[in-house]
Amino acid sequence: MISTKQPISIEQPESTSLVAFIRSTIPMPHEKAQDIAAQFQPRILKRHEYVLQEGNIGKEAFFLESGYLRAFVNDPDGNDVTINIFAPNSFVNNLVSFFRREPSEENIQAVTDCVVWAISYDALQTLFHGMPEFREFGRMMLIMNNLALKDRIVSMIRNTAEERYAALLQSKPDVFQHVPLKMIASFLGITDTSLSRIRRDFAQK
Amino acid sequence: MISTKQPISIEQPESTSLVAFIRSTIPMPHEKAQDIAAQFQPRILKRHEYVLQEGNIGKEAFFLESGYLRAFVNDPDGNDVTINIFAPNSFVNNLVSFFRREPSEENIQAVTDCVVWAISYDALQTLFHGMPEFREFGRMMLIMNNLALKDRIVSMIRNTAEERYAALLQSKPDVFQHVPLKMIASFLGITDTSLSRIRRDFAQK
DNA sequence: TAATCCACTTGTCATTTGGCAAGAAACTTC
DNA sequence: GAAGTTTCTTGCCAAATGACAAGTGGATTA
Repeated sequence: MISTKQPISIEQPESTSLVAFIRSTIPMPHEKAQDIAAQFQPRILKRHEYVLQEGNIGKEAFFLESGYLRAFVNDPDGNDVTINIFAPNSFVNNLVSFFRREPSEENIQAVTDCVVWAISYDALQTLFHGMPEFREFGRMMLIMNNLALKDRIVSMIRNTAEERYAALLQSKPDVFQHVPLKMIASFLGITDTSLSRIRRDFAQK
Repeated sequence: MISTKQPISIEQPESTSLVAFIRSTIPMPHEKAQDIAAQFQPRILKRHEYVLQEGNIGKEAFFLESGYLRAFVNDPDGNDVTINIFAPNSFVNNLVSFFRREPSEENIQAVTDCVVWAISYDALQTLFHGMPEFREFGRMMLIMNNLALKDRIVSMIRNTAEERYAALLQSKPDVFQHVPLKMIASFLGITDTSLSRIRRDFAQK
């Protein structure tokens, strides 16, 4: 029997990939992870749609279920610099802007149509205060991000552009099927021209 | 009269620069910051001394009061790659190893004699659990680190070596008086040879 | 279907950077 | 204080990368 005081139970969609992602980040009971995932709302992004524009403060954080996003900044010469490419099963956010509540210097935009799960800043704060596991999850996001950035810096210092290309090709081959090479080149720290030559030479080996 | 049950009150040294650092990171009453700072122990590091060696798990976190440290990794060719240079008034730590309790891939070593304030992992956990302000402080350390790493990546992608040199010279001129150019070159992502030429050309302008 | 736009490639040439080796100067160590 | 080590500089040349311009092909649109 349905209570008249409660809203009618709405079928709440749920992302199994988000639950799996949460549990792989911080081990916790399945139900706990489901409670967390239930705070996320599904959304479809069209290609070229922004989830964050520079100058704004991030209102939501996202889990990317399918599709590709990129983060980029505009440099003084009018070129844009791709600073990150997000593949499915990633947590997408400008953590600095989001947690410090300050205007973002970067943009985050859908490269392809995407399915994401969004959580508002307020809902996230509620989770932070009420659920220690989630606090850990947030901290782990920051730490993993840190690790990834540091690895990238080491790679920029000590590897050639070709080595960085080969590494990306191995770790995320799917990216090359969905993200324009121009953006990948920028992400790797080279021009699209150089990437094109690297690909040619690389294929001959 | 001195109690026989309590340890004799020992004069606890205190770092005013640490207190100032904490309060500039997270605004809080002076006394609160002093309570936090009181958990840190002063230590003198001799040049070349390690505070973290690869393969080990960080046991302590540090606030650097005076002197210079660097973080570096060894690459397969036997060269070392400087991934960070710490100047006075910095928080020094491999956050990833420290918070995840996993072996560090990087080394942290004194470049000059240093005065640091150390806090053990256990003391830090106690602070985390007992003092919400400190939880914020820890999170802010991660966020600021994130920001710095991202800025560096953008700089590696879009600036020339000479521009990166000029930026460092302006933001941290003191580093050039205390840290060997070889390490600075590695930090900037170039060889010491190239840095030497950049400095020569730069001086002529 | 024609026009347009965009992504990608290629050619040419200049610039930047690296690899290697040698030498000067400063610092360590015995 | 002599010998050895490290740091920094410089010369020479090769390799990597960028800037600019042109061209191809595919996708989109009118």
